Amino acid sequence: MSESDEISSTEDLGTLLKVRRDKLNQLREVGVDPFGSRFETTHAPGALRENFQESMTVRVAGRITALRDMGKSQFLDLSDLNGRIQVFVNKNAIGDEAWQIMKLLDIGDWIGVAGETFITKTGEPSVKAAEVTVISKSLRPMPSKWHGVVDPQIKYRQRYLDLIGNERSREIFRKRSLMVAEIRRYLQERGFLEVETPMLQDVPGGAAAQPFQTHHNALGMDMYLRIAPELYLKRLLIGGFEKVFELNRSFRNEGVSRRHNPEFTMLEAYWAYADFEKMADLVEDLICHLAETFCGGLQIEHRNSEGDVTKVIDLSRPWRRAPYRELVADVAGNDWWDLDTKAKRERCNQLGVEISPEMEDYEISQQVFEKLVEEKSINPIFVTHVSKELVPLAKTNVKDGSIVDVYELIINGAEISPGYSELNDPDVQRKRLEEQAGEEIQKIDEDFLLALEYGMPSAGGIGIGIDRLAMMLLGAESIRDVILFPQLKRKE
RNA sequence: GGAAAGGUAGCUCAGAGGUAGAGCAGUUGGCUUUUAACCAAUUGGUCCCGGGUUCGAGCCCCGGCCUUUCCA
Repeated sequence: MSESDEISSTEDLGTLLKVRRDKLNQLREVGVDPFGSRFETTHAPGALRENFQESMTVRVAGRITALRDMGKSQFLDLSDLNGRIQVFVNKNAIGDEAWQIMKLLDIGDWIGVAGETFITKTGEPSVKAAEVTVISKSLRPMPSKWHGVVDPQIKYRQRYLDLIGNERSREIFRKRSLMVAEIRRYLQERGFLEVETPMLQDVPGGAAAQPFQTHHNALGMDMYLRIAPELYLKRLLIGGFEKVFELNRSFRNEGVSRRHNPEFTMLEAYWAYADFEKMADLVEDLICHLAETFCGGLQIEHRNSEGDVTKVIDLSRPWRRAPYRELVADVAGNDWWDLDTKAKRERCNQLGVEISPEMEDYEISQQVFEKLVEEKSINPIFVTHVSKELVPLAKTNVKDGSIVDVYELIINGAEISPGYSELNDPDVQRKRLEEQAGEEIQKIDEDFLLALEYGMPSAGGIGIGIDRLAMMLLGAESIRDVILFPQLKRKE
């Protein structure tokens, strides 16, 4: 492979890039491949420091994240995702040729080190290098060594720099990954099968949201990215998959905010013969299990950038369960549900809840709920039995036909998880979807309604917003801090 | 879509109409147990972009781009 020495993007950074390019060329001149390949390791930097023993012969690889040059010896920090190990390099020990190579290394370069472990006189676990292998030369300067990257644009557009520079970000994404793995394990252990259903859908269903539209050329048809996997997972219930789940990416073509990314990760699970209350038990147990495993307990502390605790979420069980109407009445007056639409509007003015003129009666109540209940609920609460209009895919309550057998789990002022007793009557389902479709101009998924006519077992279903769950458990204030590559506007 | 705040060296940030600044990073020299290494010297700028006001604009005005927060 031949490589060009002329890289146009080196012009703008001037000297800093030129210096590193010069070192790159010097490495080649002394016969060192600046972009090496395989390097066998015996230990990883973080793990080695964690389980340190003296006088071991080790081979470690990692990125140089600090370099303290003492003249005829150097200390450098070799880092991986989980931590760092100090490497001590002595001119006499490695010889003149290798020492010359050491002088061509920078913070940011990847190297492999073979040597023996020892503890310095200041007590730092270290590796005394006998041999150093260049694994990859870094041609651009690293972020500030103790501020890391602060600029949100760089943080999100060049996440790798954020990960290199910010311990906190590494921690969030490492834990998020482990949490998702644990969710899988938890469900599989309880007999749930993980499945994959279409992201490209003919009729986007399972939620009320604007879809992204696309087009299939060969089939000559417009298609949509899914807004939820729900209707396909229910088809699997019909097919006899009694416990299923999908950890899915879904897409909603709506606003972008602190709590919304156009693509987001969701868990959906369905459990035949269960109902929404059994699903609430499951979700409560799962989230507490995650908190105990990854957050050291059920008291979740959120901290600001100075490290002061700004919020404590108490996940102690049992979590409160209360009907929607009771919660709204608590904040809007015991007579709320007896008021007509006009009186509700006046009450909203008194309460300082902004509503728009075109809102229907149930939407006004929903607005009160969102502003005065949801946003103010930090500790978990299962809000049960919401108005029928809000949830067209759940069973109507037997005693009160205006509400449905569902919960909405609120934690940290945001909806984390909905759970339903799933509607399995095909005729009622058709009617409810038609009522909703009338308002939102949505297509009815006829294929789903056909499937329902073959018989869907009674079932409980849940969704869990994984991004919001991660925010809550890991103390992130923005969804962008728990999504590796959040959506941003194109630059220029 | 609307409102507010922000965009200055590679990074983090000062700069309140009068010569463009600091710390870190980089470079050079010194130093063989340092860890935000230290000591000395030093390089580095399209002040987001485009107009305007002014003798003079990083700063004031107008328009645009991007980011953040709040609202819809």
